[in-house]
Amino acid sequence: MDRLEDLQERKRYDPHEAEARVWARWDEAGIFHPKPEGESAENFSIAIPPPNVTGVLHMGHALNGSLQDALIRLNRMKGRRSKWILGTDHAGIATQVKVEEALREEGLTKEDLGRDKFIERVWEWRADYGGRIIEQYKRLGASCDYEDERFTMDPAYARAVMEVFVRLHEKGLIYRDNFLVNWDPGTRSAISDLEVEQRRVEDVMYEVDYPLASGSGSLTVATVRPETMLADSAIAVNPGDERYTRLIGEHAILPLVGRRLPIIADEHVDTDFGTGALKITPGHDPADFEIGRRNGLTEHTVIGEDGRMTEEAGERFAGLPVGEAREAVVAALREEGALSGTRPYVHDVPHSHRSGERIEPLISLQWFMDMGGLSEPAIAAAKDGTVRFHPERPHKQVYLDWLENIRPWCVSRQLWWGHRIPAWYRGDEIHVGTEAPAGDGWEQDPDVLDTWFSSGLWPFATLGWPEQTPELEAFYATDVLSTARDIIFLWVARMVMLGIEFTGEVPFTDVPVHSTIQAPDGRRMSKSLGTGIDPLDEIETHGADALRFGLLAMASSQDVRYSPEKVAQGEDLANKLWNASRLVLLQVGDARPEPRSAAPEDAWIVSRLERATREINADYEAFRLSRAALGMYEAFWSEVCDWYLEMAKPRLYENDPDVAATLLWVLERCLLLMHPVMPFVTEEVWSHMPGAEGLLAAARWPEPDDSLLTDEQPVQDQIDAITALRRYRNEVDVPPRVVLRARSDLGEQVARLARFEWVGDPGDAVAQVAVPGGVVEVLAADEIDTEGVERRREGEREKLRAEIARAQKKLANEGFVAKAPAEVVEAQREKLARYEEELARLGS
RNA sequence: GGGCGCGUAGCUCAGUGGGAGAGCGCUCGCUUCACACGCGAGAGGUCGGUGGUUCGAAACCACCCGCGCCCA
Repeated sequence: MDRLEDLQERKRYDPHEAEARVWARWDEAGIFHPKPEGESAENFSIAIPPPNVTGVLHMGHALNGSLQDALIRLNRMKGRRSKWILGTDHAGIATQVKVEEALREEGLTKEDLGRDKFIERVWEWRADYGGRIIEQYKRLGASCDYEDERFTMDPAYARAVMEVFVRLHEKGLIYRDNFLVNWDPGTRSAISDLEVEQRRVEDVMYEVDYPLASGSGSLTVATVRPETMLADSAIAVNPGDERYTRLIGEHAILPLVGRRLPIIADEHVDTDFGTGALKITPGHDPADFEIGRRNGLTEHTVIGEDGRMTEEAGERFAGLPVGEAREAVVAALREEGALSGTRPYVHDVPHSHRSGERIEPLISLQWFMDMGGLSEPAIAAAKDGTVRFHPERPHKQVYLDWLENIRPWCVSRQLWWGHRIPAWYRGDEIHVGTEAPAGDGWEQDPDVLDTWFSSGLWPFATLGWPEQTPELEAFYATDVLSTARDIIFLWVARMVMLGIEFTGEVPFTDVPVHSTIQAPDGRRMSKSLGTGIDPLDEIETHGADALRFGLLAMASSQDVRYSPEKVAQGEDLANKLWNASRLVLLQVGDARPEPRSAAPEDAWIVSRLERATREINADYEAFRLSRAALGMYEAFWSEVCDWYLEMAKPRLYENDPDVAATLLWVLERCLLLMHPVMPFVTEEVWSHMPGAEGLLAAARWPEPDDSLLTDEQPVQDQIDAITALRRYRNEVDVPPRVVLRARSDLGEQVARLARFEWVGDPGDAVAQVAVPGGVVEVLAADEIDTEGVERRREGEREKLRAEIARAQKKLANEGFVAKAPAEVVEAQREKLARYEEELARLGS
């Protein structure tokens, strides 16, 4: 038979060969594309956090993909219509930068092409390269709905984005304003707070004397940005700072410029910072901007969007890049004798996450989204458990803290690639709407929306919203959003806010937050550091199942270092499963799986696997996927392979029908349990089962069945006896080929696996080996190293005495006997009795 | 400055109140008819430190030391 010959030949599992074939079968079956059939608890959906269309699969994707796929496959096997919503986001800045780079090689700029032609080029680029990451998810085995792929720039998706913008504008939650933004000189665009990262920088703190207008002395201020003093509007001191109270209401003269600056009082001034007198530059510093708006100060702007000094900086400095302007200002201050001191100063400075350049805070006319009103339902949803984080601590609190201190979101970007803001201007008129206004002379806003604005709609815009599509009815709200910690604000919080606002429902109920995988040396995994490990390389060399198992096994809740050993463990597991399956399938003929109890070990393994199934269920329900993966490993390797297969072999080779049926049931149960984590090898084995039909991916996950549970102790005692006897053999240096003789009533199973032979009369017992419920008396044999015997005997006694002493001490403690639960005390008593008996039998 | 997390075997990590665990590595023995990506046995840990709560603490509390992250 083909099926069996194939098994016979393949002594090692080759993932590379099998995975392509298995994928093709899944693809052909179309089981990853569920038809929407109305709203029902039988629907299960996950929206993938959309990868960046320019991206390639990295370890974070691979881990999150493995997690989501395990959940999707589990639920699909539980019979639910399971949809994993797939797609990419348009990654405004990243994509635009890539295409601009390509243009530069042709000696062109985007301005040379013009906006429309440039956008065409971006779409072409996307057609050529945008599908890469999707193909990579397939290599991982991710069972996404590939027939229904979404892109945030799809026309339908874009309509949803416009709709949201317009509705929020109508509610007054989106508005246009002059406001201090994070200006990224690298990309020449405003960016949001969340795209800014703090970096430690060694700077210089300058102390500058500002003469008082009254002529009676001067005030010294400290600053790391002397070039911004040209835009100073005031000097602020803390109202409680006695050094300066008499000066409040006076004026100082701005050096180099000569402007009169009011000396004002503001609670936010830190009396310990610098000299306690703070120069206030509302146009170029976020804290100063706040103080300026509170006190009605003038907002001067001396730095432009090009990163150079403006006309307002004065002709001496205008046109200089900021860095040079700083040196020029310091030189000028020195000439004037206004510089009273400098010292090194290390501090955190905002940088663009996009370009890496230092953020230039600038006042700019931008579109903002007021998040305050939207945040309240999102806060309530987490507080009342409508949205649950796993693990809850600390992520729930991080989410709440951010939402409770939320600030307006700058949503406009000075880019060409993205959703163009649906606002039109004609003179002083502004029109916001999904369509251009009628009439001539209207110009659409040139800016586009932050990419995250559109990804915030992902869980419902992918399903067709605002249309009431069958997909939306069936699969929204989604069930799970799986993500890394650093994306809680960018995605989770915004999706919850926008989901509630536009659908009246939270977009998902469970948010598993997974580890960040670091490089094996503990550094960040990053391409630029050279610390990245490419998941595709790992799949190529070890197999997708191995990588999936490894990632799930290593990823508990905290951040972890990438562990190649865990991937190797997964690879070994796949091979072990393949070979255990060969042993069973080559021997059982056309038997059908059925859990029988013809022998004690049959009932034992059935019960063990039933218990393992329950534990794995509980782990999945609590989103402890690491434990689920390791639990399945343990059940299969340490119980099925190490014990049951060995116990079952004699009957298997005798073609015993009971053991054949039970073995098939055991194998089937293992395949089911392992499939969500290791889909390829399990599917491959499944296809070799006798009478195999259909796909394992579409098979049913086992329901709990109490009738399978039995008392496991008798077989556990056998196992403990075998282990004790093997230990004895090793300690007295008896090689495996020698069968030792001994007197015992432990039965043939124990004798065979421990390589002993039971005889009636002990004759000259050379040793006693303590086993559960008795002692095995071993006969003398030439191979027994007598020195080892004595060493072993004494070691054994030593251990027993220690355990006895320990139990006696506990039981002698009145507090323990009086206060500990009765069963705990009883267990101690039993333990003491057992060990005392064993010690007695060994002869003290 | 505020907040959070981590410190358990040589390495990477599980273990949320009752006899210290896994994988890898190491030692010894096995080509035993599924698998040497294997089988059997073993060595290895003052559970960061100090104090407290408790009959009982790796686990709970306080403080300290060390490492890391987030927010301002």
